[in-house]
Amino acid sequence: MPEAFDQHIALTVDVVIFTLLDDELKVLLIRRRHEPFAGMWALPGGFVQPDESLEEAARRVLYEESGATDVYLEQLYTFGHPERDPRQRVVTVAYFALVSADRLPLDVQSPRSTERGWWPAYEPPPLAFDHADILAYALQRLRYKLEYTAVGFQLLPETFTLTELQTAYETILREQLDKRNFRRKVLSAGILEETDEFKSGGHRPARLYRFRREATVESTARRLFP
Amino acid sequence: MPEAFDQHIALTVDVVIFTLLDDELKVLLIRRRHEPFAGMWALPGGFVQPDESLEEAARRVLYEESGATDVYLEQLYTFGHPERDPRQRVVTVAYFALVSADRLPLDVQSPRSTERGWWPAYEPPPLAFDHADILAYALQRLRYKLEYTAVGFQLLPETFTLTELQTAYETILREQLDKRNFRRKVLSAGILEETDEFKSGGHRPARLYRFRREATVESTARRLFP
DNA sequence: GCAAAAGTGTTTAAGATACACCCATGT
DNA sequence: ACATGGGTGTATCTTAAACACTTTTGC
Repeated sequence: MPEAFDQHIALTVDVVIFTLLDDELKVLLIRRRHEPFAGMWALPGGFVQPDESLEEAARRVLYEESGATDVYLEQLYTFGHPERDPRQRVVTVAYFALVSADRLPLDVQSPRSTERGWWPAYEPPPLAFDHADILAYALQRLRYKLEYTAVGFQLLPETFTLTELQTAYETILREQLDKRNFRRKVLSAGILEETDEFKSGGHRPARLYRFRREATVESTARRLFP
Repeated sequence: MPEAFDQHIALTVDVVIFTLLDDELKVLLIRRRHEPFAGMWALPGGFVQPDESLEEAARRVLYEESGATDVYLEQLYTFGHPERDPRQRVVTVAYFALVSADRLPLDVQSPRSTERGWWPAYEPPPLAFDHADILAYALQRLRYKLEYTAVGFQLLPETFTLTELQTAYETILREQLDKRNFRRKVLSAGILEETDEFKSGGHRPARLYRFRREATVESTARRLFP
């Protein structure tokens, strides 16, 4: 890192906030009030303040826009094409967050205003800046992580049934999974613990499970080489 | 992304440049001439210029410091702790590069000066700033990628023997691999093509192989869930 | 002819996949 | 009693892992 003065590049964070609502994977979008791209939808974001770390900035934006705290948040990628903002050079560090719907304030779950809303993550409206690229990348990363880690629990409430968990996976991966294989695999992975409670709405009550926090299941990707 | 002016955060790129020399995984380090950390070793880096993308900045640093072009380069992570540079707020986008030794100019392969050198990646000297964290993270990512992609070829010359390839993997992963299993797996993956040439130095000549560029082998990680 | 690295198959174990019926409850 | 989602086991196939000897060349 040579010595020189910086060249006045602005630095922001943008946060792709995912949740499950109505059996669909949703992403939180904010309508832009100012040019450029006024009236278009965009990812929540903000400038990094001088005294906060990048993750602190992302958590701040996450809280300001969704009200959620203590949720899963991961740095995604840094986007820095010189023309990505027509006004000035802006480099953005993108994060993605997974929030279970029950941790969202009610007015965020179903926003009344037309200035903010949960959009189907796979069918977003046209987005400002390069936010469509950022969202596409976040979706790819989410699918990828889902396949080899236990991160899917972050989108469910504290306790959940196995069917709810499976449905969450199916929703995000957009494919059907076999019930018996799913249950066997998720149970033998040792990342869940039974509770004594059952969820009884409608028909046969289903056992509720809880994610075991101590289980670090980064799992075992299949090696390409021996 | 709300409207506001940026707060004068400097933006740099740092590049972790790996190569294989003397059957060891090496990383290129530069000795710092100025405070802070004058005299200590650091990763090559530089400020992002107003008109260049992040990757262009990384390739520029890569070329300036190693002379290498057209090599594997991937964005690693963005480090932005407020105190990581004692002078001012500096956020750095870290990249890592894989360079085969034969693509390095001779004076870079064996630098005469004491201002620059190839250090064992797993036993680096004390590093300036948070560069030890960056290097550790790059090593982790390299090992990880090696296990499920074909990226290891990037560290070898245009053609190579299977033993050379296996040795490269063993060097980076720091574990022994079974010769028969390794060969079967790498050959059945369809990412290599035979050449008609043999490498004959010493004993029985070994067939030379070439990486098939068209083979996109991001491979098939084993799913945690069905 | 011998030292040194190249090259080659098989057996066993583990894990993935495909598949169909009974159970407990609310109405 | 029936409709609905909850819950369970097995057989087969694919893939990973362990393992030792023959071949070809240079000296």
